Amino acid sequence: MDQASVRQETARQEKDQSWLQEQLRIGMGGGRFPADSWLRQDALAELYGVSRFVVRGALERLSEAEAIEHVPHRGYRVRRWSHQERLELTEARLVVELAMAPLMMARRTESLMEPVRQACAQFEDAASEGDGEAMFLSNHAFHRALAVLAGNRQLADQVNWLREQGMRGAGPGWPKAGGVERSIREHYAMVEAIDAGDVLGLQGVVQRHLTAWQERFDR
Amino acid sequence: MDQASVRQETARQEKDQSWLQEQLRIGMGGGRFPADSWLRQDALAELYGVSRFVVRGALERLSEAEAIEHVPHRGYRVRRWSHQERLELTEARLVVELAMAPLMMARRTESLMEPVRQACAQFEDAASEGDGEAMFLSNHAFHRALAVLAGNRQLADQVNWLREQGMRGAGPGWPKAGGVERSIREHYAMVEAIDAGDVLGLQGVVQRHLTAWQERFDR
DNA sequence: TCATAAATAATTGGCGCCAATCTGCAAGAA
DNA sequence: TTCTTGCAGATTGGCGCCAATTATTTATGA
Repeated sequence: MDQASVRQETARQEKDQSWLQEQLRIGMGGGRFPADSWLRQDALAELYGVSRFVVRGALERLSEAEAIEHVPHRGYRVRRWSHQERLELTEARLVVELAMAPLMMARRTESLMEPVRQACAQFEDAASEGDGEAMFLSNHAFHRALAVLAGNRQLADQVNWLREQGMRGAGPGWPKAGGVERSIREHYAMVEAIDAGDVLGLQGVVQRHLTAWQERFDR
Repeated sequence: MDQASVRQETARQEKDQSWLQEQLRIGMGGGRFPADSWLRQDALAELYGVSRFVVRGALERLSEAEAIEHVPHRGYRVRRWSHQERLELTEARLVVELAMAPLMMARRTESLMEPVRQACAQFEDAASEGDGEAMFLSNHAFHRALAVLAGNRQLADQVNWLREQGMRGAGPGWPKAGGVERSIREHYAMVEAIDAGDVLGLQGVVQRHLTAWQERFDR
């Protein structure tokens, strides 16, 4: 049984609304639901084996989180970000993440660094196997664990939200242009900077990481 | 016909879900629904003259936005923030708003300043009349208009969300201790700093504004 | 052939119903 | 008296149904 099946089996233990919400987020991040595609309620209900009522609730919540948009009497569709909006997302991430760097350095503990190192290695493994969905998950796990270091749940939530928004629809385009190797190297560079207590170094890596990401969309 | 009735009449034109959501937000901010109070579906449906279905949708979305919390088979209740969480909210606002100051200064235009000045005066009027709900609305309008100056919708949304969270349950406690006069003065000080192009001055006022607010909860 | 209009199919929106669950109260035993 | 247990009332959770709206296809006329 491969990783994907295990994940699915574990998750199937409770097929409630929040579970479906997470599945839809993964599906959007992994490329199963591309930007501008319509999310039909019946189709999702059948695909995930839940009732349409549950689907409606999940879609409603996702639209509140601005992950998808709602058009009355038309349905819900995956949101497409304009170039301007992507620039704003990147700028916002830059603002928040650079400000978090000194907090992370001041409040980090070894027990908090554990999941960071783990997710860092998992991302590398997923990349070597070319599993897009696993890359999506482990990449988020890495950045999420990193955000925890700052010891401020509000800031962590903000930056997590910004990242999820900005990475939408990046699934199919990620593996190309050798961007993955660069991401892996930069992840390790972040860990090293934190271990060394180098605030400026961490900020530099973060800035390059985000800038490189943004430039993917300029081409 | 007073202001409140006018607002109500205008809003009643369409009693849909998003309308109810806004009413509930206002109700929570203005003190109608205090922290820890349960929001019963039937009661809200009757109070606002909508069906329970609409109420459910609005509650679901509000809980996604973390304005309220959902306890299965118990219901939805207004979220109470712990002291630690308030500190984190203030710290997060400080981080984002201080970083936005130079952006606001660089991108401000006179047409964008118009609503800022207007809301600033409206807040003063509402305070002089002691109308808590109007103060809540105009204060938010002021800060919202201010956030628009930075020319980044993502950052504006983030800081608006943080402010709304942090000000929950502040309605009844606001008018006391002369905090209102201080808020009015600081609002005008922000406008003046922006007009003068004084970034450091703006950041200073913002910092004092937030610190004073946080200290209200320490006593 | 093309444009327009009517009819049909597909999808979403809203509501009422009933089961599942929790709270509060009352009755009984130690 | 005090704790436990069972019962009644109230509230929420989930689902099926049908109306409202939109998209698609078909029919009609110039």
